[in-house]
Amino acid sequence: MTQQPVPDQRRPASDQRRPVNEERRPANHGPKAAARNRAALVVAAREIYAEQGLDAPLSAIARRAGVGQGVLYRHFPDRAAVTSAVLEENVREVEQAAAAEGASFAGVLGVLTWHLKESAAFIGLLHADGSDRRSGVRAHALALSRRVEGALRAHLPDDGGHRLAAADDLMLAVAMVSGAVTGPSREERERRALAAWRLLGVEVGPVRPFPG
Amino acid sequence: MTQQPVPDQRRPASDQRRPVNEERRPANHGPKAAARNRAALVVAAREIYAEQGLDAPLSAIARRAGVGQGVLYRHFPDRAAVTSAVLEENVREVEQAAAAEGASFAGVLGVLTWHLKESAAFIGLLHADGSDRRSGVRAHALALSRRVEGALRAHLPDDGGHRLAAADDLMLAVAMVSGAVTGPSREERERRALAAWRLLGVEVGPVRPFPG
Amino acid sequence: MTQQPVPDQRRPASDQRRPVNEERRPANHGPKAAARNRAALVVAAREIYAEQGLDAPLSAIARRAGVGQGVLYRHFPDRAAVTSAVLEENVREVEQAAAAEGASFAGVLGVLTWHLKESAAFIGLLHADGSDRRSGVRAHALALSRRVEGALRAHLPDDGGHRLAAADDLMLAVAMVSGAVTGPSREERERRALAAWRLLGVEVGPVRPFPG
Amino acid sequence: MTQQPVPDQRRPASDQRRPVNEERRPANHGPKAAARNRAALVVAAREIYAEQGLDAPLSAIARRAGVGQGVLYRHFPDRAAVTSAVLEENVREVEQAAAAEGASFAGVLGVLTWHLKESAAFIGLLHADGSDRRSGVRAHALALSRRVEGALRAHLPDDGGHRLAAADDLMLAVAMVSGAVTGPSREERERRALAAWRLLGVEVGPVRPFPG
DNA sequence: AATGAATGAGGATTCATTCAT
DNA sequence: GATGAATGAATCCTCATTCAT
Repeated sequence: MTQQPVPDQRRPASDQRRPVNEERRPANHGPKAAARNRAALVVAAREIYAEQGLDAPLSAIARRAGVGQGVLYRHFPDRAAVTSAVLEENVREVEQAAAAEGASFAGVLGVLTWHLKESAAFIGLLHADGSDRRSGVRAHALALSRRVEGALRAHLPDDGGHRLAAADDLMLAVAMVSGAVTGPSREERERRALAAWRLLGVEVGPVRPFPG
Repeated sequence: MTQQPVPDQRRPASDQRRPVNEERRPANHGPKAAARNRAALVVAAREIYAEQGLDAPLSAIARRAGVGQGVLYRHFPDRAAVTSAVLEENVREVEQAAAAEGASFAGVLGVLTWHLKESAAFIGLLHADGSDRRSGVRAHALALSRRVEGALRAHLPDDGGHRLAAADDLMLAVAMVSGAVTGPSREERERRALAAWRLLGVEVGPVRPFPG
Repeated sequence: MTQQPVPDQRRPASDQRRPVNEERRPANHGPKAAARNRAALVVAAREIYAEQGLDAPLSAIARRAGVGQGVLYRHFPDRAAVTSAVLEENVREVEQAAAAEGASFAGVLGVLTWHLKESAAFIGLLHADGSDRRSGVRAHALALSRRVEGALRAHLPDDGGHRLAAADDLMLAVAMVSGAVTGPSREERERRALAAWRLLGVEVGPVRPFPG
Repeated sequence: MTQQPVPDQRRPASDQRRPVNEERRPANHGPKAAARNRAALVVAAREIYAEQGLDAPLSAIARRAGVGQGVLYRHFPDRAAVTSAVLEENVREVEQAAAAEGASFAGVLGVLTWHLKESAAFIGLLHADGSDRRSGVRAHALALSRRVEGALRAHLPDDGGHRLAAADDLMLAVAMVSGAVTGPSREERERRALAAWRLLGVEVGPVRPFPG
């Protein structure tokens, strides 16, 4: 949830190619550290993705997380798993917003929009589609997309009178807004997302992360 | 400390990178083939991009076009130039549709939508944005995007009463539809694009390429 | 205009550059081998430079050292670093000779001359110059050249009466001798170097490596 | 004879990768142009070598000369031949200086020194040596070197009293001065060359090209 | 005789993935 | 369980050399 706009250079110059380690051999902190490492990797992946784009070297993620490459592979079999873990967090917050006391359709949309604004990786997710033949991220992405749909639909006025009540229109609209925010800087993304929802005639609550 | 003499020129003078097999040297069809090769490269690039994504190896494009790698580099200094050449064709057809006798807003939108359906690369173009800092493709993409905007705006009812009359709404809508079609198969894309325009309350003419 | 869908991530997620042959994976000798590899690379670089010249392919150096290309890049970010590492050894020996008990100007010159005879790469170093704008090797080379100068000057008779006492004459003379030995075979180089020092009227001790 | 100091970038940015030629098809000026082309190539080679170094692309030389690549190959079978042709000019001027009315040893040395200052390529020549195993430029270079020696020796005071009278000392001294000027900028080269001759105790006439 | 497009080998460099320690 | 060195396939790009026109 803490994502910066994606700068255009692929490699940020810093912390690349560390000098060959001479002596240091970091302590093995035992099984307790495993969970901590996994979490650190997800945070690092979010940052690195934001800074360098979705095809940043996995080694950069491990380095940022302060762990060896092997640890990354222990927790995530491949890049898709890393990416899914990052997206999982976004989706979970949207679900939590939907499950919260007094949640409304507009409110959940606000949280969703916030994530769209924050996370370049998340944007792509919502473009996922069952007809996509490629495995990997996409397979997960479809499942995640369904969960977002569930969270939203739970609050869709059930009289069928809503503009997005039709079966496919809900996620189509989300994909459209997602398309609207693809490309620009984060600041611009919020403006565009709101303009897009407005063009769709949909009311959106305050754009903010979930636990307010 | 066991070193033999070394001359001071950089390259050992003769025998500098000579082809190993002196045999088979595919026919050189002379300068006349240059234009044909360039065209073949653009076609190949469109196909390869579609099949393998926007970062398919340039060598795959050259191979598909039936030319050596060098030819690709002769015609296009970098990947951005290749991509631009592909997009250029799409844009030109939209412009031609707009310039044609009896063109209408809905008609041009139909042609645009057809290209959106056909060309995955074209989809990305419409996400281009002035605030995008990426050079290369994006720089061209912005210019191309402007041309699409011009083609559309030329037919926008000028009484200001149109739903997309506001300054930014036109290309925002295009970006939204573009987002709606990102991901799925080509067949699905047409359905989605039409549904998206419908959600935006915009009428679209027949989805078809330009010269009918 | 004949394009299939394309997902928006850069790399198709999974199966990203996977090795083709799953077999034969040469033993990984663990981090302990790192230092050994680095040393092997320096030795290999010295040999390859001597045999093939200063722009021999880096891959040849890696091959000679018996390591993969990646290892070379791990230890040395670029060609300049490789070359510097090679030269560093020569310079260090000259410095040690200068620091040794009972060192004399003629004695250090003898060691220097031995390195000039042995190492074609070292010869080039001494042509480095502050006015040289080339970055990379040259930047290091200048520093290394200064170290050689320091080693020699430490033993230059300080009454100012020496023929090379003038500020620039010392390294100019070294460059001249270096020029004299550029080109011929190693055997010839020693003869030339001594003749060159003689022409300069400078006495040289036994031509030999440092630790005798 | 008009050489500038070698800049450090390999590719000067300008006139690289010209846009693909569309229509133009330069006239064939017949056999008369052949000699003119050859001369233009030598001039171009000298310039390009000076600007980009001795391993500049041959295509750059052809381009600078305003001819096609094929013409370069018609006149020179390989890079060595091009380089030799460039050096040939330098040597010829030294020979002419030696053959001129009233020539003196110091005078010829002055002309030689001027060429050393001007031409980075020429500097390398004088490092050539019979023991060099490599063919190509070096083969020619040895012959050229002999011609320079002849030109100088013709004016060496024949009473054997000269410091460089011994068989090998003459060209050894030239190689030494050549070594002294390797590296720095052209301005610096003249200063160094003169300082080097001074260290050798040899008097040098005015540093200038031959036909004054 | 000239042109310059085309070929394609080869070198530089990166990074996913494995594995000895 | 963790480390990070090593591997090497794959991609980019350059340029010597040929040859149809």
